[in-house]
Amino acid sequence: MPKKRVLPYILLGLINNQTKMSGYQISQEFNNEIGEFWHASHSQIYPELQRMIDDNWIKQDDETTDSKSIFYIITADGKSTLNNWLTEPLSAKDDYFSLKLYFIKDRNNPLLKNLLEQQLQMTSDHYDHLLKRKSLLFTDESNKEENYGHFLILTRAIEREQNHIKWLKDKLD
Amino acid sequence: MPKKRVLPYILLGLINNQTKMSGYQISQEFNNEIGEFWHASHSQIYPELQRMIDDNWIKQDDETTDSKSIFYIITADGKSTLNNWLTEPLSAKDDYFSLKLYFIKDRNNPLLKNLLEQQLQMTSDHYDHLLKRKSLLFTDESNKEENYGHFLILTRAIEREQNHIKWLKDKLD
DNA sequence: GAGGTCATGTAACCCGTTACATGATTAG
DNA sequence: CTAATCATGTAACGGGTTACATGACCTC
Repeated sequence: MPKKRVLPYILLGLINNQTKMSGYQISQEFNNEIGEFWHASHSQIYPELQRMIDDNWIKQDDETTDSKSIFYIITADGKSTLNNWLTEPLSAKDDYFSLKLYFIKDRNNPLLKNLLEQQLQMTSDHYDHLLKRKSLLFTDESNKEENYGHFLILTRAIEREQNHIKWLKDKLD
Repeated sequence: MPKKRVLPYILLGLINNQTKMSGYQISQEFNNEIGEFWHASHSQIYPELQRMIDDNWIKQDDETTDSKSIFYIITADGKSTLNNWLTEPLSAKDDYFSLKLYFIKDRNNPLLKNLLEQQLQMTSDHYDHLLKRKSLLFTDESNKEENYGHFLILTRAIEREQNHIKWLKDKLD
């Protein structure tokens, strides 16, 4: 099966977050926090918006046709499509945790806790895996000295996951 | 200018780390720690190895032609090519820090300190940027409540960078 | 009025993926 | 003996990038 496209969901999420957005605004958004986790250039965005119009996920905002920008708003179809995507379980590869989180506006949205718990599970599993790798590869000093770079990124990865777990647990309260 | 290819450097680095490697072994390597930061499928690896032979960066290891695998070893040209790449300054986009670190075997390689310092600089800058974003976007409680997901990933990003800085400073001793 | 940003669009290209293929060896 | 893994290779496809292009508006 071909890899699932995520760009449309991201555009849906962005438009939904801001109520209405133009293609240009969307492309600018990738310079902000969302840009930490995803990027799309304008040459992708404009054709994608057209396709989403065709699919009836978004529509042009008629109230602002005077402006030089074209604004889009999400439709009911679009809202449910976005929600379906947000509800899909996270997968270990292609990590959409932060991306999905970004599209949850309401603190009390049950999806929030759901996402945090899923991510905690995955991060914990990965953390355990890394610990096993470390004890497997770096038993004595010599292994460490002879592949110091490898040793460093492994210990770094472990600390990173540890810190992530701590954060996730903290936020789950 | 077209985006610079990194796959050949990664293959060089992997072969250099292990002295000699087969295409299959390389593809398996991406299941390990290096897979945290890069992936390549075998359909990329085999043609790339051929190109690297043509460029005289690697050569077939004649001593193990009996085996069913084809082993490659790095040439003098390849070593200097790899070293040139490792010496290139890091760029903020396409972050090759961990990747390059992985290819430094010797603890006393001066490149190590160099990389850590560069990364510390970049991470600190980014950290400052995120703090500014936070104070810009989330001045009062209401902003935070109305875009809670955004708030969460921003605070998460800040803590992540903070943790990274701590680690980098720690290792720089 | 010249240069920069706003704003949208199309076209060519490339990297990486999935799929297609083949043969040898190993394990149950 | 059949299925899985080892091992290498080619081909088609697609998503994302850079480059090409155009016009409006704004600022110095």
